[in-house]
Amino acid sequence: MPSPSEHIEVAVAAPVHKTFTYRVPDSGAAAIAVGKRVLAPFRNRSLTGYVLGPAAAGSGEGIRPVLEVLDEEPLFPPALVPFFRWIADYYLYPVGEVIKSALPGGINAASAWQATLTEAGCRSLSLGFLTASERRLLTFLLETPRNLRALERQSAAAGDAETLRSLMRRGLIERRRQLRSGRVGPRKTRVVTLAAAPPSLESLTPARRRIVEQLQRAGGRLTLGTLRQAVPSAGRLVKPLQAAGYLILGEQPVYRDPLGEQIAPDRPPSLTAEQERVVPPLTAALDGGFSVHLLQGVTGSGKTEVYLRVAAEALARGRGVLVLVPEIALISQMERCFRARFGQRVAVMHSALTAAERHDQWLRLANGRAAIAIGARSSVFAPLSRPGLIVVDEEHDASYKQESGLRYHARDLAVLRARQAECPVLLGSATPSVQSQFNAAQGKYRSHHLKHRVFERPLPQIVTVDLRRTDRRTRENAFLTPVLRKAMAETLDRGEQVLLFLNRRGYASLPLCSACGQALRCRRCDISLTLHQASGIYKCHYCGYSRSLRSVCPHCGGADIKPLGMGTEKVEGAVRHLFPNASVARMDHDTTRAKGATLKLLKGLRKRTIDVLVGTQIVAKGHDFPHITLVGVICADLSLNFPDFRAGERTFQLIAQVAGRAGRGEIAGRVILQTYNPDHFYVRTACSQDAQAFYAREIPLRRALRYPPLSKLVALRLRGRNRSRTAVYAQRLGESCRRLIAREPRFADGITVLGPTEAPIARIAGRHRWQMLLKGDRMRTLQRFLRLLMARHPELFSPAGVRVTIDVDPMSML
DNA sequence: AGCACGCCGACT
DNA sequence: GTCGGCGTGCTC
Repeated sequence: MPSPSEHIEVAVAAPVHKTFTYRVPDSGAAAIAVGKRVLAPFRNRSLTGYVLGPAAAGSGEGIRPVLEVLDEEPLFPPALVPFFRWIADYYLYPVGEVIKSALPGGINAASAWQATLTEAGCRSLSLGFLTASERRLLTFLLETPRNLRALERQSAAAGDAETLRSLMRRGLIERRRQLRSGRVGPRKTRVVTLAAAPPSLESLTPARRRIVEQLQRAGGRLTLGTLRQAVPSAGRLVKPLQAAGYLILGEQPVYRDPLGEQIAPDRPPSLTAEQERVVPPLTAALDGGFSVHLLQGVTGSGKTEVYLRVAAEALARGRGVLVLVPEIALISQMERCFRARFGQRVAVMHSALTAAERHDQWLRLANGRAAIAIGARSSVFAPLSRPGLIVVDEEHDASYKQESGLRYHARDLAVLRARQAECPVLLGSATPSVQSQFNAAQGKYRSHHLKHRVFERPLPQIVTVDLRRTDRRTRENAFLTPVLRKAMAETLDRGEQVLLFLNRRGYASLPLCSACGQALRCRRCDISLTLHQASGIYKCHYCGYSRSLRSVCPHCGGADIKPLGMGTEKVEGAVRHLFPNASVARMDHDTTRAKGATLKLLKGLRKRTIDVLVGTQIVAKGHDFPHITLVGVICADLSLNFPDFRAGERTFQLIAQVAGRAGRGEIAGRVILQTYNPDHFYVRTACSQDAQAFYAREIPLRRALRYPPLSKLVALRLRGRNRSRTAVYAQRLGESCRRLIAREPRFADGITVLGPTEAPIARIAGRHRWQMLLKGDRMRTLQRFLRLLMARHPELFSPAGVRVTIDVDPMSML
């Protein structure tokens, strides 16, 4: 590390595509280290900066010292610095912002302007000559300084921004920098340590003597809390004991355990023949540096046990393990497996933890108290210093793509991280992404297969119901066809569970006025509202706008609004109506939003207090529901017609996954698949869970249209309040791209510009949306081009009133 | 980002 | 005349 007053390279948490050199003040030299945050003076502000390392020699003039070192322990190991730099480079995102997105939320310090009353301001309050609004404002500030931003907003809203401005001009109010520290620090507990050579015990009172004895017995060090359990009066007595030289009081961070629950340790089960074949080469790979392994195992084939076996070997080699799982509910399932096997060495990270808990889990990994990190996509940044294995479960899952801010793909970053850490990465799925299958076909990834379910359980038998030919005479609840109803009745009679899948929530997705035929639309988005009967509102699924169930048609005033289109709520209602004795539950975004709701539903399934579960894609994801023997897919076609080249891939994955929820226990399962496209190959291959057959049909289509994985894409998106302005800037951006390509021959045949066009959903939350695509054979070329464009025309990326974002490897075209 | 500087059009 | 909106450049 840098010696006193040496220079360090710092990435500041601001959208600046550069790092900066700072001087280490003599006072902080000992404390500075890579991975710690510093408070860095930046123009006239102070920003959080992240120490990346010693600065390159000869870095210019005007170097200022950092003001403060903000952490006692580094937040990330030095090994992550190249990882962050690569990400910044690849996603064209400032390094400081990359690190900020990577760290658990709420720990960044920044400074803000405060409005404070000056001396003159105080005097004028008593002397007079003020208007009423001036007096009101000054009195408000007399209590305490206020955040200037908030104050400006308030006065602007009240229509007198002028008062504030005039008071500042006259020097009655002044703005000052106020350091606003991050919200979360590690919780500290008081620790009592026995002094090196305590005076003799003879003269002590019994209580004091017991304290010293307790400490001696504990090896000289206890938290005050523990000590209090043995000696209740310890709280009062430690101070005088410290004064007398017996002990030393200190502080130490404590780690909160987010899991109350005890999990019984398990013993590794014996492996199936297939697992026996798969595990050894993976274990061998642990000693062979970087490699990527695609574990393709049908649903229920025991991929998790493979992860556990290989993870155990990685741990035995003294390395850490990183496990990525698509979402919270699955994290707890994975976590249970890992905790049962590895106990306390597991750290979990996901959004349901409080900021403080997340921070603690982070630090447990950073300082090596935990060696296994399990979490959702952001855990790819977990501060393990030497991962020996990275697992990405359900690697095809769309939720690995972050769709705001730093738009990274956690699976791709996992592969990169493994490359840098020189360890294997294991991608598991029953329905691998086209991208990963392509890489396997190219020989970049090694393939491993699990074609059979554990305990020789058969794959579910699938019956397709052609919705084009269903009997329309039973119009009511027609989406539950007679075949499905019969199967449900049989299943429920046997006391088994049913899962119904429909990829749309709410009651009716198309509320239509029976008088004028217009749909109820959102005021702020170009989308129709969805009726949510349970909550008694029409709701917009994009911006949250809602209106009352009693609304009349805004076009003609008609009061009769027909609830056309279906959703999980409608299905739930129909099931309750048709099977009044069954206990029905619904699992979708609406019912799982509350903290702990998902776990409660899963518990209900496990304990069999739920007979029928109706749900959206959330139920399709990797859950292990042992008592479900019938899966009904209400309409397999909903995701098929999205304006997105991956619509088919998504449909295949959804259907194959949800079908895989059936028959995971001892009784064989079956699936009733209702569809308007029974012959479509996405539907057919999903039925047989045949990822290879799907891939063989899909890849020529991608090749013909030159879509990924046979090309690379970068999306440029624009959002703005003003419709025409957004359109104009989009056009301008498009023209500049084409002009620069024409002018620079090296880009001429490497890049195709598609668009700009208005986005399929042209307006969300009052923002008009445009997008364009850059397509090329090599991502490097696209990135080089964009960097040049940003350098030459920075104004294109920060036009007034319009937000431009760059999405490298976009996953959604909406 | 956030701030200063400089450039225009439109108001007291 | 100057106020405010917008483009431009810079931050160790």
